[in-house]
Amino acid sequence: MRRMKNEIEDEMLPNNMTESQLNDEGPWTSSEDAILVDYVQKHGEGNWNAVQKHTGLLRCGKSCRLRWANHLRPNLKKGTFTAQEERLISELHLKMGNKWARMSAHLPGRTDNEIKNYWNTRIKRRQRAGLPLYPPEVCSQAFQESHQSQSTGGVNSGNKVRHDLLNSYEIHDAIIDSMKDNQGISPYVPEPPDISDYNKMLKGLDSSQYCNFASSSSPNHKRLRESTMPFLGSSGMSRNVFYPFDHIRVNASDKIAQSFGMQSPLDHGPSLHSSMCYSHSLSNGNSSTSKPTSEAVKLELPSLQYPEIDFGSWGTSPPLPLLDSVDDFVKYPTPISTMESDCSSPQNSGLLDALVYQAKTMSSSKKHYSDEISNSSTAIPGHRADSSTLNMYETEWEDYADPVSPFGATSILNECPAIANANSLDETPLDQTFNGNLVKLESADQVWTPNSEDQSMSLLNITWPDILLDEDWLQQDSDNSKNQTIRTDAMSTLFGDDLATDYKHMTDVASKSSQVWGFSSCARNHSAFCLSGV
DNA sequence: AACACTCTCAACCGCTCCACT
DNA sequence: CAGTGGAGCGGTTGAGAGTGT
Repeated sequence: MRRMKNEIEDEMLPNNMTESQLNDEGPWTSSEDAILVDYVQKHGEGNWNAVQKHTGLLRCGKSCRLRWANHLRPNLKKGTFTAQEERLISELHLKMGNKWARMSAHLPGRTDNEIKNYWNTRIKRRQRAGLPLYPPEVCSQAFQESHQSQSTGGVNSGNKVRHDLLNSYEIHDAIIDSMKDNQGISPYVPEPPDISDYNKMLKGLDSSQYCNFASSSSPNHKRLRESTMPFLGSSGMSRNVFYPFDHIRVNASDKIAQSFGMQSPLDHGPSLHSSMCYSHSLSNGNSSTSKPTSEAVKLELPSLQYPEIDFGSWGTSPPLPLLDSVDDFVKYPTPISTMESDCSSPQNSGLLDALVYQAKTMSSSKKHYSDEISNSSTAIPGHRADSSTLNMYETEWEDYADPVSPFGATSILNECPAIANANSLDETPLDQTFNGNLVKLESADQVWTPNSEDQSMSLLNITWPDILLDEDWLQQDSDNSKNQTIRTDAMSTLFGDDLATDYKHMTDVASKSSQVWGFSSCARNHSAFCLSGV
């Protein structure tokens, strides 16, 4: 279309003027194209800033490079993407995230811009349709590849834990990229508090205020670039640095959200539910939240959002009643407008909103599904035999899950049995060492795997120094300073002093709160969820 | 036919990385 | 080692086309 317009413009040009004199920006004319092509044929690609000097084109080097790369270079493939290409893009996006240039290297003749545009429009389409992004076969393949890379390393030692994680860096990198990317994916980019606020919040957890912090408001509403975020940003950390820190920085910043698990032990249902929602939301990177203002929202989905994949509903899952669409959701007039400022990470922020929203949903629908449960005395099809409270909530979750909802998607229990299993009160003992400290490792065979689908998920339930999260440990005498020191040292070794300190504080709080179960389960679930790459 | 809305995509913008000095 | 400029990348924008009412 633009080309047609350009051609018309060419014809209308005054005879004594060249297009290059008329256009210093905007659409390229065919004459400009010809000049550029001629230049490249003579001088080759590169040195784009010299184009203007040599040809008189009033285009900057950037513009020339872009024009050449996207439209003029030979062997460019135009037209709609083939099914093969679409699948490849899905696979690549699953692995790489929004690395369009890298993806284009795998698609001869396709430009990064083209792929990007395609993906973005596809996202919007699928979001509107309430469908998952990735075909199940693509996801399964990713799972298998991830598992293979993990299984080659072994899980028998702490060092190997690191080694495994590094081995599977590629795919985990995609997760991180996605999580980073998804800071822009969430309906808005949450505002992380500064560290002092964050510490205040942590301290606040020491008291009963923990349940109120969500409504407190931080005066520092700063929108920071990721690189400036103390927990999400680089913090001097390269992406290529020890990978788990990327998760930990999420975990650490999610301590607030963990407080959602620190509710009354008598209220396990919502706790479970919250923690699941929490983990899911985070791992999606699809931090869900409702922006209180009417600002335009930006929606995007991450790569590797395994939990969002509804294996049985690719292309078929209809929009669900509560969250008909993301658009609807983000317009949801949440009353928790100040929460975002208190969250320590974008992911976290989205999580909190999501949890509160979920709580509201749960509250409002409690009667509904309790009626449902009481009415359905028979087992729910497709649910596990030992249908428990957990399953009750699972059912509820499924009822309200939307594959593309900011909360996440279809039942997290269906999609991630590792998480479901992690909710089990059957805890594994401390049995491994990690950097000289006790480490409790979750092995894949401890994961509930009722069917093949779930097996593929459970395989990803890789190791993690659960000593950092283990409730047994937390439940130990909080006065046992030696144990705490070891723990903090382990944290410090792994993640740095700041996080270790935060961790210690949280464990102190947890110990004092007598609500350890919810906390540690939540934390455990999240860590397992994140580290398993699901 | 007119209008509103959505979709597509080319182009731009801001940023980071890297090589060079 | 710091500064600088070029190249490349990812996100965003805006115009035109398409579609629905």
